[in-house]
Amino acid sequence: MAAQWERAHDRYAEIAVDAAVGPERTFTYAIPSGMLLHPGQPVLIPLLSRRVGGVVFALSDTTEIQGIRLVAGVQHPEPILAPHQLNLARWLSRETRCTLYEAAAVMLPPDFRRRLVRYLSLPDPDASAQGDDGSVNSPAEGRVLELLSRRGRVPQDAVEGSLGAGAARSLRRLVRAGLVAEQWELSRQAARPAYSQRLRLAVAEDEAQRAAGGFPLTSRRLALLQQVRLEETLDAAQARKEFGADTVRRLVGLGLLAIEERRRVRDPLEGYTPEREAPLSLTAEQADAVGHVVNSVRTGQPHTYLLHGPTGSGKTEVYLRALAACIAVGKRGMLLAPEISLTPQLVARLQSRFPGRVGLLHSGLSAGQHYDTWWRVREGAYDVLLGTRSAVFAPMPDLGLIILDEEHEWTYKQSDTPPRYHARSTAMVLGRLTGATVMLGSATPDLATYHAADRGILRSLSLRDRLRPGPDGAPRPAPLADVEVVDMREELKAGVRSIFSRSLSEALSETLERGRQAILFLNRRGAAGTVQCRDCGHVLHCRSCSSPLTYHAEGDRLVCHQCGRRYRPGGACPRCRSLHIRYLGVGTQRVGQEVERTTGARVLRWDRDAARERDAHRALMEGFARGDAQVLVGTQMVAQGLHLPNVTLVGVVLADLGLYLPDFRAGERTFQLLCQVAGRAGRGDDPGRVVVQTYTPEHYAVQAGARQDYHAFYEEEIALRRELRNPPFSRLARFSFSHTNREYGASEARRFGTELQLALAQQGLTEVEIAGPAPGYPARVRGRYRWHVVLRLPPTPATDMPSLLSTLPVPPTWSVDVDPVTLA
DNA sequence: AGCACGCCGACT
DNA sequence: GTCGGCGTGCTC
Repeated sequence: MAAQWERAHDRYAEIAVDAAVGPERTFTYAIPSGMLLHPGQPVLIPLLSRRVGGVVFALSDTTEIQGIRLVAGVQHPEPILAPHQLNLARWLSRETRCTLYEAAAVMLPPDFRRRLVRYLSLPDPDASAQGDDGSVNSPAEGRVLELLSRRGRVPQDAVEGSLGAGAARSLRRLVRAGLVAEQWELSRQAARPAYSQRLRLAVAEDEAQRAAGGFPLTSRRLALLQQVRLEETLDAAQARKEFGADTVRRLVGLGLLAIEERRRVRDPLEGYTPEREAPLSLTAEQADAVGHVVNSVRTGQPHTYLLHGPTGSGKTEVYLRALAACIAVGKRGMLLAPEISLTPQLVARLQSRFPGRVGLLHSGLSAGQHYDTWWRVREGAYDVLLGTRSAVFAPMPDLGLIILDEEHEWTYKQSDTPPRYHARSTAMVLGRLTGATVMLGSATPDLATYHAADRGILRSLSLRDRLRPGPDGAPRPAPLADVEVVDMREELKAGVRSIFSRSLSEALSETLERGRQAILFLNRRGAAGTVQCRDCGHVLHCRSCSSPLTYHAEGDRLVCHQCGRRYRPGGACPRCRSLHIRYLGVGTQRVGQEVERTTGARVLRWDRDAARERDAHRALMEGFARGDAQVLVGTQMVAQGLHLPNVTLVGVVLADLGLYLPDFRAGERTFQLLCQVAGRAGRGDDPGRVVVQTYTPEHYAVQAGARQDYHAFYEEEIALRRELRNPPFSRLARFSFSHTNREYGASEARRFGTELQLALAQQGLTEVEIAGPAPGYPARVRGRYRWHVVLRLPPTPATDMPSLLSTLPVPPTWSVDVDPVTLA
């Protein structure tokens, strides 16, 4: 470090700027004399007329750039991004086609990205220094002035909100003419450090009476002094509650007590002490898996492993052992999971094995908890970080091991906002950059992951047996649940009109009679719960999306699942004015009501509507585990993370939903869901029973899913993928565009499609296929018409997108998703 | 995210 | 003609 201080300061900085520029692009700024910058440091820089955030990526002594500008200031006194994170950001930017700043921003502290907000007001009358043209010259400008005189100081977007986006132009002229004053303010940071006040004695005990200077020390005051003396320091808020705010104020005023501010750490796991769990004894195959991974961690050879084992085969124990070994050699570990709020058992087991050494990062945390945890991670306060996908960017020092549990889950892919990254490939690159070992775990690996392991690109570790604790505590093989596939076409032929087949009804009542619990699973994707006119067949759609509406009994509303817009039911059919509207299909609500009606059981519903609030997942789960209800009805969510011994029946109400979506991964999804669901039953001593209802029992995904036979599914599916040249035999990149104007959207989509074709032809890239332009599904969301163009490229490793993408003429109005997880 | 510029249709 | 709405390109 010393050498760096002695050498002549670098004069220029390569900075990733918070602006819509191409991938990997930096701008060069001059460093003002006296300012010391380091790579990885966040700064503020001027850009045109604005000031924006940036991150220093490199320093240099020379530049060719004309008209260079000075860095405006630092946003933090030290570098935030470590050198390997700068490289990770470069990779992310290149790979996911986002700006370098967007890539770097995900590695900055939470809530760090600042923007400047413009406030407008009428100028002081006495300071009316007018510009070149002090008169109003359009009605629009008049309206702006009227608004400002009525409302006083107004942020720019509020002006545009009331007067339309066109007001910006009027504003600009009015500001130049001196008729409107503007102020720029940095948007406020929501999360900041928290402090607590502690009381301590300010004078020696025996001096208290003298220091009080004759002031009466009542029993209350003495009691407080006594308490502080006993505990050395006392939380001020608690003392105020207990002894009265006045007592505290008086004693502080007299100089008997002092208040000191202390940094308070908001840790979601604080005070959480699950029962201490001894490491379980390992089976031979578990021990073998641990051995390989631990050896890799010790030698610092950045291997990637795939741990493949069915539900209940003890993958978590392998993770825990590997993490313990990683910590034992002085390194730290990261465990990524699809959704922390759904896996309280995983949190409990980690905290139990590594008490006080577990950091938790996920979207359910409060802003303050997130903020504190992030900084504590950076300080090295945790040996293990448990987090959802974005935790892969947390500043964990001395990383030795990165584990992705349930690696096939698509929540690992960020699809909505850039960077559109996958936590799996990101973890693999992070492993390469830091020398950390990567372990992917799943009962139903992503087809591409398994294919890579099959070809030796990943190292394969497998657990074959499904385990449960034996009488001596040692694990022993458990039988698979008994799975019955029911052909619903046959039920219909036999005159069964219910949503439950005879098998499921009978199994349900038998389970309830025995005092056991059941889970009913319904994949609601598809046309469940649509609302249709009996007379003309018209299906009700959202007015701003082309998405069909779903009836919700709670609040008696029709809800658009795309934009959340709610409608009052009971109107006439918009097409034929008929009043005969009926509710079709099945949602979780309908299933729940049906169970209550036919069995009288208490039902708990678990889906996105029922579990919106923070911590609602855990509350629902614990309630069900306690036996608050006998039947749990839910969507995908119930298929994850449940380990409930009293659940002996799992019913899949309709396995086909989602099977015939226009997506080549529909079969894989159905298989994964069925496997997970089937693995839920029979985890206690009672062999479980699973009933799968379907209209297509012969489908290979349904068949293999019911048997939990990964290899059968894999062979079938991989052949299909090869034949159709779908991933992993190609890589996809999806370009999307949306517009409020139907015609413009369509013509822009056509134009872009043609331009892509031309560019590919010019580069002689005949092996690249273009699909589309095609309308999105649904074709219209929030009033915007959506279009897609999909490129099918030759296969490359998951961490290495062909450079071809950087040569294509993609306008900033089109967004890019490399390796999209859905094609809709 | 702004800001300038250019295109296009409407309106006086 | 010119105004207003909208899309695009540029920013060290």
